[in-house]
Amino acid sequence: MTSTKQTDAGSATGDRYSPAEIEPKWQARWDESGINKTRDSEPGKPNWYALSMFPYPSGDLHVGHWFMYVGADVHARFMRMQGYNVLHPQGFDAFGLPAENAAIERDIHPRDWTYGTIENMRGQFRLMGASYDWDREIVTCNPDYYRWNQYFFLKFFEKGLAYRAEGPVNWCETDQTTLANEQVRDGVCERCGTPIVRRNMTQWFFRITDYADELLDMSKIEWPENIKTMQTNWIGKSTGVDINFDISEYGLEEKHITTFTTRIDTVYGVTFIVLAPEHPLVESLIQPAQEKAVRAYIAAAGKASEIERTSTEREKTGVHTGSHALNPLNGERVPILVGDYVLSTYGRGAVMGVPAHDERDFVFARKYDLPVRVVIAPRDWDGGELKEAYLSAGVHVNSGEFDGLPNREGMEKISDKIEANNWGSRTVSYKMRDWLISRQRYWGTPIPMIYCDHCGTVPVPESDLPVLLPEHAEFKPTGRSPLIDDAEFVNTTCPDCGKPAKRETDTMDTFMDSSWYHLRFTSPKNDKEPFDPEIARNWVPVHRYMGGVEHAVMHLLYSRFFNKALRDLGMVDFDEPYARLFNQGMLITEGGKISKRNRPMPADPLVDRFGTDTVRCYLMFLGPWGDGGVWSDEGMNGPSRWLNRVWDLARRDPERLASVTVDPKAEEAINRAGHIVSKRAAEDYEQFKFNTVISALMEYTNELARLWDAGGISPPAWREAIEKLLRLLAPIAPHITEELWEKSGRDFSIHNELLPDWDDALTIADLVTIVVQINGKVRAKLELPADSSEEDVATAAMADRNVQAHTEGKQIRKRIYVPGRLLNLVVG
RNA sequence: GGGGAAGUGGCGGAAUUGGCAGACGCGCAGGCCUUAGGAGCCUGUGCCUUCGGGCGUGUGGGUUCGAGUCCCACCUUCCCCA
Repeated sequence: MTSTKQTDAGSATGDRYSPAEIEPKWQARWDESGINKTRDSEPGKPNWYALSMFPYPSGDLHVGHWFMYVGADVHARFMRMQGYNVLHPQGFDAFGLPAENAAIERDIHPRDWTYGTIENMRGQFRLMGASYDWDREIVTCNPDYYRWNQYFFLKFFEKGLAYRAEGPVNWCETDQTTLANEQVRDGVCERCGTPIVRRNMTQWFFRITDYADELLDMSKIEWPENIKTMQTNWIGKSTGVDINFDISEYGLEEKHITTFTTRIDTVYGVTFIVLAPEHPLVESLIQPAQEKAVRAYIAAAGKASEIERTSTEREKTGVHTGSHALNPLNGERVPILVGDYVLSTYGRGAVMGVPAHDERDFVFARKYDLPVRVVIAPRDWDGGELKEAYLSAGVHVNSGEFDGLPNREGMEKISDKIEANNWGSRTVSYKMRDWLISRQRYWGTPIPMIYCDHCGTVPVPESDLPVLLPEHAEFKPTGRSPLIDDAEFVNTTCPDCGKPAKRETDTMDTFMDSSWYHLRFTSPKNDKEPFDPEIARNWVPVHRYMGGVEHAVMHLLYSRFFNKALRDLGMVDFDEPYARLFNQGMLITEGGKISKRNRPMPADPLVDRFGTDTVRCYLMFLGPWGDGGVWSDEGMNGPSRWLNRVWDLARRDPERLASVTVDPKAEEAINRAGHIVSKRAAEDYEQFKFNTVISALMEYTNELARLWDAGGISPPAWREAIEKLLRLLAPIAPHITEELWEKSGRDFSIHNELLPDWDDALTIADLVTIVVQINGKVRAKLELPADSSEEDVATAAMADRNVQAHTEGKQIRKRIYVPGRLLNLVVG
């Protein structure tokens, strides 16, 4: 028997694995051949839309991007090799703030900056070897894309889904502008450091709240439970009662304050009312003696963020207005306070204070010495003072005619009484607010609206779209949108009456762009409509959407809303945009996140040193894709060595085996190994466990190397084994497998092949190791046929010296047998 | 504050879902080879040990013949929030 060492094979063919040569070669070849082009349909192949969230063109693709996009590409390639017609597009989410900041800092036009970074990133994407169909690329800042944002906006406006209203914004006094939330760091403007204040401005909104209940229904999507829970919590539906407290004694236009509560059963326990500082009635209810204190309080409250204000750790503060309101149930006159733990944006911006039965109200009442009245008696209550708010169920006390009722029943009876007397009504409240679309920024889609002194707010006619961003804008560090000062842009004529009018200068939130880009990818060059509905229905709902968990409640909720709005406009006939969602984890370094600002680690140098396939393997080997990974510089050696070994094995000349006598046992072993690895790899690919796909393939290569050295294998069996290895590895390492596929004399391309099939019967070993335990401790391991009976195993076990030693003179009280696995003897 | 995820060797992680803990890889140690390399090959590597074995999956309890896996309480870390 000859033992053929790998060095022999290497010198025989004289080649080495050289990623720097083969990777650019195949990337060019794939481009030329159009292998990544996706047709709208292919006979005999079901469509599969594998979409990854497109990137913001921030300048460089860092390894964090690679981690995400390689995983998505592996999935797309896997599905192709499972026989699907796969759509795997890529584009750029190209509008947004960083371009504008770059314009201010470096005196470069946002457009030039953006197209520059896109050009750079296209090259880096190419380096990644991803199987994108670049003919379908989308760049959202192109007028041929954003014109459709405007088109949708007009449709939403017609349908009453877009409206203009006052809403709170972050305002920087120094820069005289609103700031996006991401521009506010620790309560100050990130550019000039001025503390930001909240103020109300007239802005455009989409009525996402109209769809709140439908958005809560997630029966038509297969998404991770945590994401669904996050959306549910975000929407924050609560059912309760709006109840009016009378303030007619002040002779105002408003005769009452409406509060929303989910605990109307506690209404007899109301001892005060708290208004949010922004509540419209605050101004008229301030009594002269309190004026100074209240105004100071409101000014201070404007500086706190909502997260701070609703924190349970923060001290609850408030101030008396000096006014009072009447509780309609018991006619009691209770004081009205202003407190910033009440938000204007939730419920009615006013709450009834029930210290006995609400934690926050309890703390608040203690601090301001307001009475605490128990109206739901705790079990075994002695009538004394409460040490903390009592939140559980109980029986009504101090509640007039409802005394003695269980509070659950009281809740309904009291609600009935309130409705019967017109004091209020049962209602549903949501935490989610309407989607604020307006941004006071240049680098975004202009909102296609015109303000005319005669005709009011007039939509730009569809035939006039797109409303183009002006070419020459001035970018100065004033913070004001350059559009406001662009007379040529702002001044226009009214489409209705033809008189001079002014354009809206707000641009759209960039979540608008990402709400429908998946539709655009299905017919990206359509210049008649945003997408072809007939083609779109063959791809959407997206079969598998992949991206980060950070979009759980923003992008993913907006897209769902958008889809439902389009459905109601008759533009699509399905209810959801993304059927299945998978969240890849985050790649971190020991220092923290790789993406974002702190540590962008470019992939290019790694590719230079190790090659794309090695970087791809390394990233996918770090751990389960869904869990993210921790980057370390040293781990790259593993996959690098492994791919070299793969190269070596695949380059061995099988004819060298021909002189060896074929051993049926060896043939069976190599065949079995092929079936086992095919099963393991396919199952793990399916579940995005790319790390264990790789470890299975590593074990397989180790096994092949052993089998080669042991000899007894026929050349055809070896060829088949290598072919399986290449096909199974192709989704992760597309270049090396393509090269080796060609070198072994097969037709272009391995990426048009299917993954190897397997026979379950051949994945089960016929000899198994059975563990023998005595009282749960391992005392022997037996090699026995897989189909051994319990008696066979017990007999074999008792023949073992160590087992005898541990059972000697003891009685076997119990015997547990797990077929093919374990025998546990309980002795005593 | 609210919501979510997770704790296994020096490190990343694996474990057929209640059945041999540590697969695979990194790192480290020893050896081999020589085109002296960031290359390749072989061997070893959880901890303790009187070499019989004992102990080990964040901590403390519990269920079970048997727990990384299930139950209860606690501790810690990470991620997200118009």
